[in-house]
Amino acid sequence: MHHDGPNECDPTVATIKDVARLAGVSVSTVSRVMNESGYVGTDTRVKVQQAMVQLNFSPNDIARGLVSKKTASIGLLIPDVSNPFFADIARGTEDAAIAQGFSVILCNSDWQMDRERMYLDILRGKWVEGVVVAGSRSPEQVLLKAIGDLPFVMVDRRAVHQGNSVWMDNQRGAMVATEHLFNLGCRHLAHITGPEHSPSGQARHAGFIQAVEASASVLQTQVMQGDFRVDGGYRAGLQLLQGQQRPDGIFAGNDLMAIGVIHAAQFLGLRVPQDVSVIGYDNIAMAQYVAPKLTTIDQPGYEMGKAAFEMLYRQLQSEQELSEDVEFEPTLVLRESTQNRGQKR
Amino acid sequence: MHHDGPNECDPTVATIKDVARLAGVSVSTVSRVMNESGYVGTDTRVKVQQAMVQLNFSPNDIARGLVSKKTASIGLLIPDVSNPFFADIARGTEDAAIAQGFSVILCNSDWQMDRERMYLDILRGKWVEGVVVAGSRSPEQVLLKAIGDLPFVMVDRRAVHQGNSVWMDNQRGAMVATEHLFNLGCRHLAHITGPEHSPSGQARHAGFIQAVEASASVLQTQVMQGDFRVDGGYRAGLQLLQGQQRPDGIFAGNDLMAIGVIHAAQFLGLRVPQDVSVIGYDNIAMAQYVAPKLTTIDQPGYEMGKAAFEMLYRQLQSEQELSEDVEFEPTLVLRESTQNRGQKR
DNA sequence: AATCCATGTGAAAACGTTTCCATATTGTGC
DNA sequence: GCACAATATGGAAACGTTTTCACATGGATT
Repeated sequence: MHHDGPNECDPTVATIKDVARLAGVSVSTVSRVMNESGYVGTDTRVKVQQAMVQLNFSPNDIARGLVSKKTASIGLLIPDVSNPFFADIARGTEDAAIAQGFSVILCNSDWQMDRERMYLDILRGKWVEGVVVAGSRSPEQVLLKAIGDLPFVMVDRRAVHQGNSVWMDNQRGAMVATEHLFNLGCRHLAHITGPEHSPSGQARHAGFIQAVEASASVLQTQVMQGDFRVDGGYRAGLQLLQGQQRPDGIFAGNDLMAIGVIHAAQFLGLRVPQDVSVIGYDNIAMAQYVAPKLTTIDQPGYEMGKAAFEMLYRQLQSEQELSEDVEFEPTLVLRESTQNRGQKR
Repeated sequence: MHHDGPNECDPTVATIKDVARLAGVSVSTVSRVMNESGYVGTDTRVKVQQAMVQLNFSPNDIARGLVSKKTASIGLLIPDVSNPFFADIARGTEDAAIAQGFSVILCNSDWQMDRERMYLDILRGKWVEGVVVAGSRSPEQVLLKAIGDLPFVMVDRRAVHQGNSVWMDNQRGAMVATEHLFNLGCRHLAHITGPEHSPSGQARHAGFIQAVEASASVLQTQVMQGDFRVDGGYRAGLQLLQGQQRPDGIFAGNDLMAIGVIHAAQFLGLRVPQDVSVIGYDNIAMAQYVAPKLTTIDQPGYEMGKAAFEMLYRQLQSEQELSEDVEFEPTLVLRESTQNRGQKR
């Protein structure tokens, strides 16, 4: 039933040894042909290549990885792919990775430190060559400790530790958003923050404060805690818009919350942007399809993910931590949810 | 400078040999205490465990995989993570996978057969234990050939090949959608299809036809080609709503196109749902935040991804292809974009 | 007292590659 | 004709595990 060596009908996969046997050469030679390294005679090369085709041989990356210590794979540690922003990052990272022959292992931490740690341990065990970590809210020291000696790049997070990060200046973006509201003539400004411990949320909050303090005219401001989700925005919006000091401009910490605010306004019979201007942050795809279309600050997730891998890759090549940062510019995306104060139609 | 064996300050990772040396036992023994297999004396076990802790040892999964041929990882082959439906599938798959200690390698094919093939080859090289393939539009034979002997589960696709698939009856779902429109009193029905070669798109189209033919009263129907994206829905909607036979009920092949249709209607000054009812398919998160909120057919991406991994896992355990299918029920989600014909407010 | 089984341990072979080293076989310049 | 490089090939060690086998030791069963 069974022949001696593997043949076309053999269910087990062909190894380099099988190829060597069939071609009548040594494994070293086959290896050389595969990797185009060292000297190989033309006729031998042909023989080997034929044997490889005939056996439908493809090298075992596991065995390769064992000796070379290179696995051509990285880990991608994000809070949640079903969040569109992180999905974009994932897509950008994966596209850049595959362009260099790297695979990416997807890890969803749900913002939990212990899950981050668990994933990092698993990734280390799998000998990924590096990790890109996005959107973590863990204390920096703890996170760095969990990362250990793995080469890494951080996305959307950086304050203390310089280098190895792809980010945008959330504080400046928040200032742009706030100034936009101000320039529109809004004088009662409100901000809805992200969840506690969110670095980007904190930076946006700080930007709001800074912009407000820099403005010449005296403004009335309110700040409410949100959670980066539609619901939190809705609840905060309800409170804000029902208070005695109804704001005429609301800067929501992200688009999801801005959408929540708009719903709250509509629920209360208020018109956006005529009665309140609302601006978000992130520019998720949904932003252009809600009514009114959302004015927001663009955060290019895809590009950030792409840049992150490319930076990690450079780091792997140069065999050293390159204290390098890639920064993206926050840009205002003007749509329908904000409008000049005077202007009533 | 360097000591003989690795110690706390050694940058290289500790191997099982180092542990063995430190504990004064053989590697076999260390392996046994790690895997809790075979006999190990109590005192030896303690010694070894201490050594492991001291060296901060963690086993090399690559080496393990080489001998065991188990890598505890699977491939996830989807068209595009930035599509919310596939992001949900990804999340469901990953959650189920990590629950069993499996990692998932993310692959975005953009619906291109050659990319699918490339990824499949890479995954095979990495010795993933199986793949879950979602949303492929490739011809079945070609796809199965590319998958080869990898254990697999298909999501959202199944017609010919029975078994190994997680899906929902798109045809039935489409019938539910169409009948909903009919029951609302719509008599001029239109359908916007997905792109060519999309199995789910074709099934939905078939369901529309079937529902229409089953209905007693004579209906006027139109079908337009779409692309599953907002833009395609917008363009198709524009044509439909400007034609001399303006439909009073439109079933868009998915939610994104339904949103496009609504925009087209609004652009033309038509009211949804008063002038046209619009129903989508998928129930993406965005559906509840657009205005009017979208009536649609729910397709539980997260659960489908979860079911897919669980099925794959069962298959891996039983070491055989289990001709088993998991089917999800399409359910109507009633919101604001459809309304009874007579009813004008 | 001999046998057997349960327990504990180590040596060594595998797993499928890469890579270093050794050995041929050429060709080239003197 | 000889030294020496360039070319071509094979043998074997290494990578870090698991697993099989062999060998002890000790107590319990005949």
